[in-house]
Amino acid sequence: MDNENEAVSRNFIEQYIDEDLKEGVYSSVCTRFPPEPNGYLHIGHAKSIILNSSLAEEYHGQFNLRFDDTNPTKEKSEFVESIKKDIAWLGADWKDHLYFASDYFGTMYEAAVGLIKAGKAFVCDLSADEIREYRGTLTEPGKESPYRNRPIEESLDLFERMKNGEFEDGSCVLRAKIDMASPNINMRDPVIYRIAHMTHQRTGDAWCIYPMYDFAHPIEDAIEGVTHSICTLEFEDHRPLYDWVVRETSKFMDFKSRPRQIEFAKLYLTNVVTGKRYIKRLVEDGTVDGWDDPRLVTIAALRRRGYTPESIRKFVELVGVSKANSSVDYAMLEYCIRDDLKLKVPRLMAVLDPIRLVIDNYPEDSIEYLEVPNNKDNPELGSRTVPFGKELYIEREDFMENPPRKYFRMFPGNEVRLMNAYFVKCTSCEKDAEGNITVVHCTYDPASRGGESPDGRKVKGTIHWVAAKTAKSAPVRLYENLIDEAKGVYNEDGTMNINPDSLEIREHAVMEPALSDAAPGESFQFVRTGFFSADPKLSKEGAPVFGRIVSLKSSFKLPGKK
RNA sequence: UGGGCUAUCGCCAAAUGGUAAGGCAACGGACUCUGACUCCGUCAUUUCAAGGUUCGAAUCCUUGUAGCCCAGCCA
Repeated sequence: MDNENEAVSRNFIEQYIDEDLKEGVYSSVCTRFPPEPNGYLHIGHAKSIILNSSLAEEYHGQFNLRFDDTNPTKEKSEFVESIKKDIAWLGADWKDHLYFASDYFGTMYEAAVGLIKAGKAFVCDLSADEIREYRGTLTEPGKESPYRNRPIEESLDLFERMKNGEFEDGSCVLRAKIDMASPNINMRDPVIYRIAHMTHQRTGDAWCIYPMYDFAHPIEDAIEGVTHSICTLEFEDHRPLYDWVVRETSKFMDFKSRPRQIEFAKLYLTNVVTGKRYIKRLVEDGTVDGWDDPRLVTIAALRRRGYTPESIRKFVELVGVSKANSSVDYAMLEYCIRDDLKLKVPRLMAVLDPIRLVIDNYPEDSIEYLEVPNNKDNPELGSRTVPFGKELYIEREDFMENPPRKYFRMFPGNEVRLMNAYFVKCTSCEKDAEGNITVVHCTYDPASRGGESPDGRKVKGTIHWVAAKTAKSAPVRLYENLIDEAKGVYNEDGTMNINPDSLEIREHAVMEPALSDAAPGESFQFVRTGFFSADPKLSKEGAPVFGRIVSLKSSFKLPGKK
């Protein structure tokens, strides 16, 4: 059953876990994904979610979803729902292990008191500026706070009064007593509790002091019995502090586990804005329509655009896990969705940039119906009926009056196949005053119905088409990467370096009737133009609007086309 | 310039002292009722650099170089 996996090497995190299990450090595995509810999840989070949840699955362990809501000034409950939705959509199952850091405020307070009693923490009256000065610099050690050695009883009293709301924001903090001379700045008596008179979205006004990440996180993990706390590289320097908090508080607290932190490299995509901060800015300044603007790489955007959870899981799997900072080529993501959809969805005909094709020898007014397979590589998808007539639309780029070498679509004198229909021979074209092609003329071979000629003659090209009389018209949106990062995300004047072609709308696209009852979110392959899905947000009224998920690869580039 | 981390093909990424996997991209070719898909083939005598140890080094040692992270009462 696991034959396939036998050849696959284990990533470094799995190796750590294997060792821990072997050495009996832990008897089972528990991982967690701990988002702060301050925005939408993006593709980078997907890596962490899938990594954590699949590790739990692999080791028959537990996967927790925990909202790290320890800073009420930045968080909103509206993000909680979107985050849950996105994680569930990705297929990560937290079962009944949904937690909130804010539920542990009592325990954290207790742990803080314990630390003070143990002489490992103290209330500091220095201002934020003073604390910064006392902290020293990267190259110089810091100096100790004058409050560092105040009596334990005094700190205990002060801390309780902090909790009781007797002090204003910023007037004092609780600090861990570690080492002001440590070369690791995180160990220089870090602040572990601050005062914030602010209504918390879950605990209301019950608290006016809130724990800092470095103190809260290890305790949250320990309370839940997390064994492997997997986070990103920037927390590497925090690990000694994480370990310190676990060690010191475990002396008097009864935690489920002594968790360990393991760091891995974040996912970056080439030419794309990842990073909540940047995405947030694009949303807030109106550059995009919202968190789910399909040009973004938020989970919501990818879903709306038609990416499947399977494709994203596949992507994360292909990308791998390591500690090297890297930027994955966007082509890898595109490959994953193409690969996932190609056998899953019907292949239908739509013409994005139509011109008329008239079959001069085809009977006037007659419409015939052709039975065609939905996906010839996957018969399970069945077949459908497509109307055909004298007047059709074909893609503007499928006709050239003066074709370059190796062009084997339509040009005067050439015979091609109308997909699933007939062989047609191009005879002439009409142009308007400016010389633009308006109509292409051809004749058909009635014997080639269905797309094969009885005399066995071959054609080099097959083009897609839509019968004009029954054609449905629906706008089509072509999305591209939002940012051209060739010059960096920001220009010198601080504006975003947006790709001007990131959204192109083809208002006059026409398609076969089958597409008119596309359900929102339903995906299709449009022959030769790519994978599209009916945009759930724009399809509600009347005709659906299709957005391109990803284009197909094309090895013939028209000369002069960008 | 203090500390931490990283460096293997254009892009990800294996290899755990035994003679450089795999995927994406690219490029050939075959096939084709989508110039797609599929299939076949090509793509690192060399692992940031220079020395050293060893029968043998991407892996160990030395010295460099480059990149990322850290001086929030953010996470």
